[in-house]
Amino acid sequence: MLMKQATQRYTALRRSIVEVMSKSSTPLTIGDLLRKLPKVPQSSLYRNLAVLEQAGVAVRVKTSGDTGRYELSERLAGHHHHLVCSRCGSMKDIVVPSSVEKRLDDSLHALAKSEGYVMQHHRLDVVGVCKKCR
Amino acid sequence: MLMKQATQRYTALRRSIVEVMSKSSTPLTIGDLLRKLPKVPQSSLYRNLAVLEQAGVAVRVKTSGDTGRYELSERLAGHHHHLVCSRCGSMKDIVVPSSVEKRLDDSLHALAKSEGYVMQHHRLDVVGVCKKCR
DNA sequence: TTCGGTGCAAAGGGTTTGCATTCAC
DNA sequence: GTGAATGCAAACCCTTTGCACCGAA
Repeated sequence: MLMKQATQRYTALRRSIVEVMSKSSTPLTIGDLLRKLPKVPQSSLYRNLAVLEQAGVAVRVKTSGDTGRYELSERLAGHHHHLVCSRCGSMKDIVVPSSVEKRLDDSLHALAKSEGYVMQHHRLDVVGVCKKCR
Repeated sequence: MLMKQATQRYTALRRSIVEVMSKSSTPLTIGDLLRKLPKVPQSSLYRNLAVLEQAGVAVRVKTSGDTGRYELSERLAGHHHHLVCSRCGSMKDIVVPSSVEKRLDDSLHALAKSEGYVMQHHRLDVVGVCKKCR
């Protein structure tokens, strides 16, 4: 599968990282991952996340300024976006109606082309205030 | 104006930071800013960017993992999004047709509400490959 | 005179790396 | 057996902070 073609090994640790991510409905911070994977040294976590990212298995989510967040790539988790609380920084996956997605995507493709870019994909974050923070 | 109501001074340095940002059609990295503002110590730049951000004048853009990027807030620069090159990381401002924006925004408002969030705004990045990187 | 702003240098904190050891193929 | 993976600790790098001095109201 994905790991094979990247000439990397799918070790027990990598397997467990993927498993933890697949059970979460939100991108996880390094802290979250360390908490859910006791006894894993930070360096191993970072290194393996980098490997998983290169292999196209995981993605680093850029929305939170402070610490890194990771989730499974869309190839594995499906296309989705994030709802982000501007107060506490918590995130939640959301799926936008495909009709809206399509129209947006068409529009963005054209825009990118007119600027001399070849579009690959889009990222969308919805920023708001969650229930707890109100 | 914005600085006044934040009980902060609109000093020469702050003025020049804002001026540099207003002349750019892309968010600027700390490095960019230091280059365009010679002799300004990093610490002063960082401190002033923080002040400008608090005052609602500038915004820290989250898309690049490595170093911070800043641009004028939408209140000053207008609503727009970013075209990002996945190879070199360069960014460019883009404006999406308002009809598409509206439909998207309506849809996102509803989605956020159904998840228990009060939506504030959305962020959208178009990721692709720029002319130079192809 | 007072309080914010500035500069320099040092401290912080998340992330990365060097190196010797262990493990998977 | 060989090259990748792992752990620990040290190094990195961007960013923040302490502190003394300067400047505007």
